[in-house]
Amino acid sequence: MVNGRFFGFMTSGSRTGSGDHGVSVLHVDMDAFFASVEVLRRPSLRGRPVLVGGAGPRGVVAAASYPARVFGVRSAMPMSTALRLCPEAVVLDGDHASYRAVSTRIMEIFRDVTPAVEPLSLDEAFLDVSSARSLLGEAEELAAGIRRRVLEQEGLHCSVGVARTKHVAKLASDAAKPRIVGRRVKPGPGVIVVTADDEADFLRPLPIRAMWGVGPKTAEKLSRLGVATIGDIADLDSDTVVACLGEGVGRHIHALANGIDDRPVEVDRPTKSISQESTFPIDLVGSDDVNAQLVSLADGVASRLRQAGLYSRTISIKVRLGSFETMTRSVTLPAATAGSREIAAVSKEMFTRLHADRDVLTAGIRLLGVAAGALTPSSSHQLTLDLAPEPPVGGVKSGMSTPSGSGSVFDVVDGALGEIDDGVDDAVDVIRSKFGDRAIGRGKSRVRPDARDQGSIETSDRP
DNA sequence: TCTGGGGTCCTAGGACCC
DNA sequence: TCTGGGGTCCTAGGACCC
Ligand SMILES: [Mg+2]
Repeated sequence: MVNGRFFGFMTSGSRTGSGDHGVSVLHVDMDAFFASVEVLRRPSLRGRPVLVGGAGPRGVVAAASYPARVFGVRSAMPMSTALRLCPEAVVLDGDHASYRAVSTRIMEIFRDVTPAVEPLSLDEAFLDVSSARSLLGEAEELAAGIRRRVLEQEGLHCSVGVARTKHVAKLASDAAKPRIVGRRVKPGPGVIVVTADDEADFLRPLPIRAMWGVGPKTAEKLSRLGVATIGDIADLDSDTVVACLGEGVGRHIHALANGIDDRPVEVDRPTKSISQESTFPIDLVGSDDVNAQLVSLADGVASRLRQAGLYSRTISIKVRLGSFETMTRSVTLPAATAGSREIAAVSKEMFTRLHADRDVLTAGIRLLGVAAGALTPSSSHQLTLDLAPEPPVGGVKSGMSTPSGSGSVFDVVDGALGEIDDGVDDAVDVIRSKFGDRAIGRGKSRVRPDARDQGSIETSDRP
């Protein structure tokens, strides 16, 4: 796989500057991650077709074990289709919390190799090993060592691509994976190293659809140009590709096809948005149902914002009709928020306006979503709380003890917790995100007399 | 076949400012 | 006075990824 001759290929230069072969990017990708975790938890499932995903009428496959893939099942496939292909499959709802726990431990294994780890999802990461010494033998050994440790410690298989750039490393890890050949699973090599000299030979024969960033739409447009392989794209001039795909995508795809990819491995990518959405078993037709769902989605988003210590200034809703037509509406607020009541209120307003415009309830609503964008750390915000328009639900009061029992809920003015729906835990959450840890049990706050009428309070305890 | 949920990035037009 | 242009913010939609 890694033999072959380099032929006059443009490269992105010496970003890595390390190792004779310049391979310093690893892409690690767990094999059938969710399904494999489930097999670990229930060993009787080993060797059997396992599908993780929505078991409801509108579910899709999130992950399929290799024995299931033999039947032609793939992820993102509707569960109903998957079960038609493979009726004996075991279908599991999935347990995100446990996948996250496994993921955290796996990422720690990667960080033992290098601190330069960029997680892409729960089961994938890029590693920059240029400072961990990445001579060819060493990079290959690092990759093999990672696979061994992940298997020994977690009992899970992964595939690793090693290359000079993210894009090639990503495609190499794909190529390292087990494959379905006829009716059988053929184990993959597990690690594939593509040296700088071998990049062209590796990339050129691959179908355009294999590229990271080329989906069905882009592939269709390119095939109208008579393009089938990555090599075909590389041979076009960049302007031709741009004319076909637009400036952004066109330049990018043309560069990738020529092995040019300057994107660095980024360790701390800030969160850009937090969202929650839900597809209903039966389309919603009543505005009471819609409002109740929006409140619950807003609540979930708000609580995750607080947990992450973030505020949002732009709230969006997403509405998918029975016809699958999908619309979004968004508002940018005068001030950022993490309050569930405020997010719910603006979400409901946006829906009401949308319904007035488009009569969406008549079509039936298949999905609703609420998203928070334009995020900023809560520490960067003025510490104010909206006063409640009504008494707090759940009876949260100042002086009440915290869930840990270590102290009392801080000295808050009655009514200031009006945005809290869930009782003490949520209250402490809100308080912590707005006032910091010290506010719990020890902090003091007071109502600024001049702010009382504007409905805000301020702590005396600001950092 | 009948299409999840959680994300990222890009485009394009209009408003507004310089 | 007219015209052009660029930058930024906001909104809606779209493509893609796992
Ligand atoms: Mg995977």
